Amino acid sequence: MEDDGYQFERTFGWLLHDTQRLIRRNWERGLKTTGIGISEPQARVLAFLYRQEGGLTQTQLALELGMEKAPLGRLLDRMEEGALVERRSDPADRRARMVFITDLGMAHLPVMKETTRVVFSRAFAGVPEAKVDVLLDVLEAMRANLSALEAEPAPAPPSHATPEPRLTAADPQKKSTEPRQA
Amino acid sequence: MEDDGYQFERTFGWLLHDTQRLIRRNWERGLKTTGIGISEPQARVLAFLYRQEGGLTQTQLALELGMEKAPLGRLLDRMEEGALVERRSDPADRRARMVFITDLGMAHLPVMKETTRVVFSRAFAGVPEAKVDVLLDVLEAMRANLSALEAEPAPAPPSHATPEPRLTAADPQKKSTEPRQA
DNA sequence: CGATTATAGTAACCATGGTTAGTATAATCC
DNA sequence: GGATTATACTAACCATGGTTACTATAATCG
Repeated sequence: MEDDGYQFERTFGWLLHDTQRLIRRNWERGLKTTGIGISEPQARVLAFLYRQEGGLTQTQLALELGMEKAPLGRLLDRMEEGALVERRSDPADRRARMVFITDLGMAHLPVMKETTRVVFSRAFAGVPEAKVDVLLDVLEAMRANLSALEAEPAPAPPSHATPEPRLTAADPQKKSTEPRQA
Repeated sequence: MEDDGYQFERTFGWLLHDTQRLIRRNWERGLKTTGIGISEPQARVLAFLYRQEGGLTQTQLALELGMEKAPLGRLLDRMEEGALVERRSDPADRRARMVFITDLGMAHLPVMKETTRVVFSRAFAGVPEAKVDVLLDVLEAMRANLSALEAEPAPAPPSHATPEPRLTAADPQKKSTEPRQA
């Protein structure tokens, strides 16, 4: 209701943007004090691979992490240089390169986890637990809604004709009528 | 309590990260259908300058937007190429370059705002308004907490000795020592 | 006044994420 | 079996954001 001017700072996702950036900065700074130089995206890869046990192809990993294959490949390049992960050819498919976490990468996980705990405990200082639960719920709903929209119709009309928001909520059953335009 | 493994996907800010990225993608895609090619960061600059009326120096703008001067300078380079903003030397200080929004930049604001409205209305589909309010409250509290921490002590101890989170901003009453570590 | 310090901005480097195009290999169709 | 299509990955480009170093100018100190 505060459309006095074009004051969409609050809704615009800048709050999300800022919070995410601050979390990342605090986390990476905290981890660095422990002598480990791992970025947040790299940490995500490690955390995912840890629970995988078998190694995945880059395409699978990219899917799981919700990112494109190309950026992931470069991320893995850097991580492989740091001996955090290891890539081995798949004997069954010579195109594929299976990704595994190394012992070194594994060794960093406890410290990473502790850093995460501390950063979030500080970020949520003064916030009742119930509200934190709501935060996570809403973010998950948003993620579901937006993901479902990704392959869908035009997100915004030119200037009028406001389509009502669909109450998708959590229904991954999409039909993808538009094959992503170039 | 599923801390069986190092499953800190949920707390780790990946939810924030994903949601923010999805919002941005949807917003930019929606805006593109209207024929306007403006990125989210550029939109933020425009929205801010719109309400400024007088123009600011890049340093002031960087401060307001919470980013470094160098990235902002490059952002403004691109925006100036697109005639969205204009830089004029400050007669009073030959080091400074005041930034102004152009008429073209101004003309894009209504469409940007409408796109924002649509994207968020879709993102929040099925989410009660009360929960959205909580989301914004918590994010703002997090931002305040983390900002206050930016110039502060070591965010994370090596591996033990867990310092209690300081009850910095927002609500000093709350104790919330263990804000859920899903 | 002149020397030092502070400030405004840029340049150059890095990491991240996106896109598009290309290469190698696999799968499939005829 | 051979040609076509699909897949796994890489390369190369762009935008964003961070850092450090540098230049130009202003402010301040002695």
